[in-house]
This record gives sequence, C-alpha cells and structure tokens, in this order.
Amino acid sequence: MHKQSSPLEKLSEHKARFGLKSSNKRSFIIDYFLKADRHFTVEELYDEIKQKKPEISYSTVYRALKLLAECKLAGQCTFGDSASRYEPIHQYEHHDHLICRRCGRIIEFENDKIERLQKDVARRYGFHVSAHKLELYGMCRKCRKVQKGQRQ
Amino acid sequence: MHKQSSPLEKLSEHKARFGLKSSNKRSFIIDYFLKADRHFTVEELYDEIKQKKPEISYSTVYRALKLLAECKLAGQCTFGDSASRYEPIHQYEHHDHLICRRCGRIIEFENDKIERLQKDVARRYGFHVSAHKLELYGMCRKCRKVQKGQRQ
DNA sequence: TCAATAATGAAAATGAATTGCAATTTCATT
DNA sequence: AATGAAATTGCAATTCATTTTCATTATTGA
Repeated sequence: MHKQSSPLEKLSEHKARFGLKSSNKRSFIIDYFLKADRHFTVEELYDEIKQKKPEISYSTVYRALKLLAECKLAGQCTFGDSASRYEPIHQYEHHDHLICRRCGRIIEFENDKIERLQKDVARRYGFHVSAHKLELYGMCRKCRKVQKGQRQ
Repeated sequence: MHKQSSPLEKLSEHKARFGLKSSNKRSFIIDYFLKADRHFTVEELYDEIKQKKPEISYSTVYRALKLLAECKLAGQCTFGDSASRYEPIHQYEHHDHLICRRCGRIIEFENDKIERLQKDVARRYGFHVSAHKLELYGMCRKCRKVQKGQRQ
C-alpha cells in the first residue's frame, strides 16, 4: 500500500522531480484554486485572481493550472460549451457531473453501481478502462421552478 | 404518439421549414456521411470526400455537418483529443462510447441499467436530465495484445 | 426566362490553447 | 550579501479548429 500524500506534498514532490522553483505568484494561484474548490476555465480563474493580484498574467494562471493537472491536483473537464474547465481533484475520490444547461451550475456526484456497470461493459468488449467521463445535462431544481413560474 | 420520420424526411422537413434549396454537393456529403455510419471530424470527412469529389470544399462539408446536427441527424462528440466529431444519429437509439487511447478506435455500446441509474441519481438532486454523455477511455483488446508483445 | 434567394469557395475572422523570448526572480553556493 | 545557473513571468506571436464574410454561382417558383 502506498501512503497517500497531501496536495501540497504532491506538489513539492512534483517540484523536486522536475527541479521547479517556487514563486509567490504561482503559490497564490494554486492556493486560490484549491481553496475555491470550484470549476474554472483558465479565463474565469484569471479574472478572479486579477482582482486581487493584477500583476499576475493570464499565461501564469494558464501554466499554474497546467502544472496542477500534471501532478494530478487538478482535472480537466470539457463540458458542452467552448472552453475547458479545471477542477481540484480530491484524494480517493472520483465523481461525475450534473450540469444545468440553464444556469451553468455544476453538481458533482458519485455512484458506485454505475462505476461497476461501466467496468462490466468494458470487459465485455475486451477493453481495459483507465478513465471515464459521465456527464448528465439538464435543468436543476431551481431553474425548473423559475421556468414553471414564467409559464404561468 | 408522433410518427417517426426517416432521415431523409427529417431533412426535407427541415429544408421546408427554413426555405433551403437543394444541391448535389450537399446531398453527396450527407449521403456519404449517413452511409459510412462512422465518427468523423470535419476534416476527416472532408479528406475522404475530396477523393471522390475534389470540387467540394471544406466549408461545404462543414456546413453540411452543421445542418445535419441541426436537424438531429448527426450528433457532436468531443472526445479527449482536439477536434470534435460528428456521428450519425439512429432513430430510437442512444449509445455511449468506448474509446481506445492507443489506436483511437471507437466502440458504441448501450446499457439500460446504467441509463436507469443515471436517472435515479439525477432525480435525487432534483435535476431533470435531457441528455447525457458517458465515455470510457482505455485500451482495446487488440492494442493490449500488441503492448504485451512489445514488452516480451 | 427572370428575379429572388440559397449554396458555394476562398479567404478572413474568431477564440481558445500554447509557445518563444527577453526580462525578472529564485536559490544553492560562494 | 553577492553570484550565477536555471526557473518563472509577461507579452506578443502562433497554432489550430471552428466559424463567418462576401463575391460568385446555382436553384427554384412565378
């Protein structure tokens, strides 16, 4: 069994391995991202960070997210819309997404039964599955209410 | 109950509704795409069609696929890689994808149990699901064999 | 046939993702 | 503290798929 390391440990392991140096800007971005614990496009994250640290550039945000993705602290999702998003990856945990097409809200869920069935399906086709993506698109409770109200 | 119309009926309904005219080039593209019954990026389809009808341009292929998507005769999928793909949509049928990361092979599958579980999950969150996407990434039987061979 | 309007091709525009490079910063070692 | 090799940063430029523009050509109903 391999001891799981914390996000920051993972990061410094990665830094050691690739001979990276630390920097306030990058630390700030990473910190902000992990604490916010939401889904961001590069641009969204950049826009929020710009408020607090205008001296941080888009490229740096882009590269920080890329770095996080490389050391598995962030995952990339491509939902229906244009730009792809990054989300913090939590240890031990895998999840899928419910996406509201009206307000854009993203809900994460887990379902072991579905996971198991996926593996079954794959096995049936001789596939070895290393990753999967499940996205449910629709309308969230709130938006359904609003829509109902509008129709009346 | 609404009578289901055939692909070509759907197409001409759509044409009627939007006052479109017909053209040999577009017909050729659509015909080729529906008969091939595979997943294509715009470019892949263009490249194949170029062989048979060099006078058809990329734009026209692009617009034909867009048109098919508009009248639900084609669906768009975005797998891990850069370009998005179009696939023919068959009536009554929904399917998900197994994608081999090594050779790019795409296998379609259906699984009612998974579909049902998805609906359950959504209901639990108050969501109304209108569409979903399930993709399993991994390695197909053939590629696994090759890899095994290489290691020996 | 004619006029109205859609389809087409080529090129340009768009938009996100990515990179090259010069300037700046980090940090282990003087 | 000073140094220098190496990483980081910002900006601009590039890439690449996608989408649009616009001038020309083709289709269709009157």
